[in-house]
Amino acid sequence: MPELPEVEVVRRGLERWTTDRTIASAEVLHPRSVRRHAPGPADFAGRLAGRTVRAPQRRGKYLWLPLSTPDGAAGGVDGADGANEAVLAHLGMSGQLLVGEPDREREKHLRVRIAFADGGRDLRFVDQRTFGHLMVTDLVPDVVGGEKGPGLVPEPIVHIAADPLEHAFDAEAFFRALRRRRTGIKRALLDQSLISGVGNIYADEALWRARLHWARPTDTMTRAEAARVLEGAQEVMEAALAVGGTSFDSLYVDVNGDSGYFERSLDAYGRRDEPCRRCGAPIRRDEFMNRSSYSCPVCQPRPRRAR
DNA sequence: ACGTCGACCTGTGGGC
DNA sequence: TGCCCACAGGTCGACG
Repeated sequence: MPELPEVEVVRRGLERWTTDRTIASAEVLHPRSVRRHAPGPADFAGRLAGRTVRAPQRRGKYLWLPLSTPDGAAGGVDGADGANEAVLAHLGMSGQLLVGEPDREREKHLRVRIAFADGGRDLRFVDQRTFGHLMVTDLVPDVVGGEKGPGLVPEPIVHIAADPLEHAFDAEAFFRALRRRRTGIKRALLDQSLISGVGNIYADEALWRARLHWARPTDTMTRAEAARVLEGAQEVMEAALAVGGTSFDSLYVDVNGDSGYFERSLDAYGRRDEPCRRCGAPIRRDEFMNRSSYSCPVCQPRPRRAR
């Protein structure tokens, strides 16, 4: 499941169910799901066996499980238990990480299964469209978050910006980056190297809250406008998180397979022709970046100069 | 440094 | 019932 709140719901579930458990074996049922693990599926499975999973971390839409140092290996960069490798996961459009009794039926789109040495609940990566992926990768010092960041991040995501719910997020740096870009605000919000975790739903929701049109050029935005967008994003994602995220169908679920119910609280996304909750005007739908954008034609007037 | 487009996949729902 | 189309929460690389 896609955006930050849904991924954080999954992270919390993993924190409860897999932390400090030792992997017995991993089984890759579809090679495409580990396509970004360059050494291949056998190497992926081989690296997991015998490793202990530490507390899951997240940045934007990525989450990762740090791994204990393999038996017989030298300690990692931060000492005794290493944690210099991790399983990195991105759920893509339809990925799920599910925890449950090992003898339950296999899901139709089960791609990777991880069994634990204690014989308890297993961890399954289920992904209908296979846009998501898992890989084992090195952890490297975080250049984005600095002192306030998570310390170590998976190497493949060093280019991913901090997300607006982490302490390391620098609002002033975000504002300066916006002013340097010659693009529209929604494009900027969806650019994970500028701000991470925001996808199509929460971009529309943040802009509705900020009363800004998606094509508003960023190079003339004021500090106050940027702050409104940022606060909009933070507030809407916190609110979604509090009720388990947004799910339109059973594709977006937590590790136990339960859906969140933020859908009913959406103000813009998916509300074409329904009345704006602020002014009553019918919400419009535009095509933008080969996808849909929803906004209020009155509260969010199109700028004269649009991007 | 930008934007656009297609590719990567499977499934659902609507119109005919 | 089938068939075809539009659409779906994301990211990446090629090409201007």
